[in-house]
Amino acid sequence: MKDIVKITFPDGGRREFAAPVTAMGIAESISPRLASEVLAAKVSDSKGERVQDLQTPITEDSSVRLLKWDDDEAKQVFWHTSSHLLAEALEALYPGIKFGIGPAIESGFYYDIDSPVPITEADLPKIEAKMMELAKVKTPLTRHEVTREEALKTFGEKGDEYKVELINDLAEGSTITFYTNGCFTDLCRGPHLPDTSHIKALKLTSVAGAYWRGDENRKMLTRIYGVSFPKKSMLDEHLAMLEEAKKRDHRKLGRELELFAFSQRVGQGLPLWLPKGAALRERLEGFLKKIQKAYGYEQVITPHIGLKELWVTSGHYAKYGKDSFQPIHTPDEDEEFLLKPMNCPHHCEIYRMKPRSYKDLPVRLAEFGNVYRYEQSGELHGLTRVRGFTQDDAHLFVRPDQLLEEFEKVMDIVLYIFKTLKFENFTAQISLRDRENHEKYIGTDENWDKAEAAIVQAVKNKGLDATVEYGEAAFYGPKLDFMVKDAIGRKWQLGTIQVDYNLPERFDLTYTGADDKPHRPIMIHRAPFGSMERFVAVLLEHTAGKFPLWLTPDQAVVLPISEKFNDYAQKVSDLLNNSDIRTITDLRNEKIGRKIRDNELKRIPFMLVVGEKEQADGVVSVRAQGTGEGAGRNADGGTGQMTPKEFAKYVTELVEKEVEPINN
RNA sequence: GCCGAUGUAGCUCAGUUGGCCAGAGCAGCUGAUUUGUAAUCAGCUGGUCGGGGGUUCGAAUCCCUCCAUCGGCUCCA
Repeated sequence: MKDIVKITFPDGGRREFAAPVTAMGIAESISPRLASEVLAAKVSDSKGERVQDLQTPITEDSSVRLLKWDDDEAKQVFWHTSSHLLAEALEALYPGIKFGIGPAIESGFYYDIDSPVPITEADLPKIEAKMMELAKVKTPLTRHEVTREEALKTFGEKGDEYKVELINDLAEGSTITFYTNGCFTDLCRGPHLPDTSHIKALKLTSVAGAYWRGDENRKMLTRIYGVSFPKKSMLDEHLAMLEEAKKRDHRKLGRELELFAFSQRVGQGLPLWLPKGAALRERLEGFLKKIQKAYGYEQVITPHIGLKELWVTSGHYAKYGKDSFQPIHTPDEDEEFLLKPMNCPHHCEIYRMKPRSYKDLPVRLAEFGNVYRYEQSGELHGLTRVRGFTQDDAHLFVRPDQLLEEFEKVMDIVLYIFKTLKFENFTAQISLRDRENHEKYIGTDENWDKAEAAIVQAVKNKGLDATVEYGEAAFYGPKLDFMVKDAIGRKWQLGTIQVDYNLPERFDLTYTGADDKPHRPIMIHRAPFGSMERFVAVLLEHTAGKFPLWLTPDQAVVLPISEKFNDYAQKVSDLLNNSDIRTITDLRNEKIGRKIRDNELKRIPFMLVVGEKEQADGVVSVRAQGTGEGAGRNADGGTGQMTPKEFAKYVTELVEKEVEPINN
């Protein structure tokens, strides 16, 4: 062992310490304040980079980054320790309780437990109090390595079959570590905070059922969710933020703004688009159609149902038939139709309508197709997860030599849409096959390899930052998905691009090559919005509080909130279209039969999109003037912050700008 | 589908351990008011208390069941 270790800091500075030194020791040597704030350390040495405990000795030359609350990795450590604190409290309160797993999550932590007595939300305050009591004691978390036998013995004697199962599943020869805080000892890889006193504020947010190891055939454990902070004020802020986010919930906004509704009588998960919502949707569809036209897509229209035979051919019947909506029978014997869960088979049939030459490809067929999927009742969620929805679907039939280029062009469309709508915080995910188990996928390994390689290459060429997930691919091909978060941080998949070698095979799609021989095209499925429903939902949550998106230039000059104001609205419209009035103040000074009262103005929400005007260069500009409730209700309804000028600019950009491929 | 919670007027909610014909604010309707940005005044309408069944002299309140919604899990073609 060396006597001296050289430590390199993120700023490039270097210092030497007597070995062994701990990260905490390093922090203390810099400043007491730092020592009190540091939560964990990121250490990089000959064994690689890792986040570790502050007390772990550093015995060789290393790069060290001291992690404080602002680092996401420190938050993860903080919340992981909080879950151990939760477990300690539970063990004290509920003797005989058994534990599953208790990790940190993106925003907080949870612990899965199997309790002898049921735990409900009513019990949470009691548990919180116990946790705070234990946290104040400043219990250290101590780490020790144990052998497999010791580990099994410990949890075997305790009767905790879940931990025993976890230990048995650990790879042979791997180091097994325990962490102990107070009377609670857990199988855990760490790292952890030095002690629990850093946890100054916490809230247990909910209890929920969760299957052991995520398997619905196994026992359902109770999951307790919570979140914790190093300062009380941070917890208050966090809770206030959640309250704010609730106001942007698309389900609330959809009702208040009369965009969409659900009816028990129609059925769950079947959205009804109201006039204003339909207007918004049409605007978005028009926007995409225009882009697609520029990219050489052709619109098609296909029916909502198809013969069972169609789905047998596509393979969907074998895969999903029994879990889907039941077939529709006609008076004709043995005739069965299925609601379409996707549009691809219909589009394949369109491709087959005539012989295709290699010169015809790529063929790009687009459709706003209504599809129906029997989602489990508990999974339905507002507009983001429904049973009947509209995909902004298209299928590209391409030659192998065109695959990469076409894939990249589809990426351009998706990125263009996100950019235009100011979706900045999206993430991209490449979904590939499960590395071990290839059985659940249809198609040959060779084709899969080619398709996966093409996606990875396209993402690389576009310089897109994407994560790779194994086992997340669709059963018929790998895909690239784009996810955006909703108001409270739940991730939703929007755009998707999927490569498919399978359907062309099943439908025996061909084109004649330059060699005068038949060849198999490759199919690309893509939906940049994903579905109109989910996209509108996320768009609403993103834009609420900023501007009145649902008001479109050609929809009306004024949208009255009730019939009562139609008359005024019309007069205002006429006046604005035939005069130089540009501002609300101008308007107030005008006579419209009689002077418009403020109360009336206020009741005409988000009014005065003045109309479209075609300029000399052919660009249509939108003149707009915002007022009414939207301007004053940001504290409550969360609508109407953008100034009229900004709004006009926004709408113009959105709907009228020439579509160009973007480069990035 | 599973675990837990919820369901009272268009919306947000109040209804104490079961007890008078079920309440409020906002919205709506009628009338008055003509006023420079969080809400002008008065009056009125509106609910088989999610549906069904049961217990009881009596149920919005207790029990059963179905439906829907919310938070998760699983699933997401």
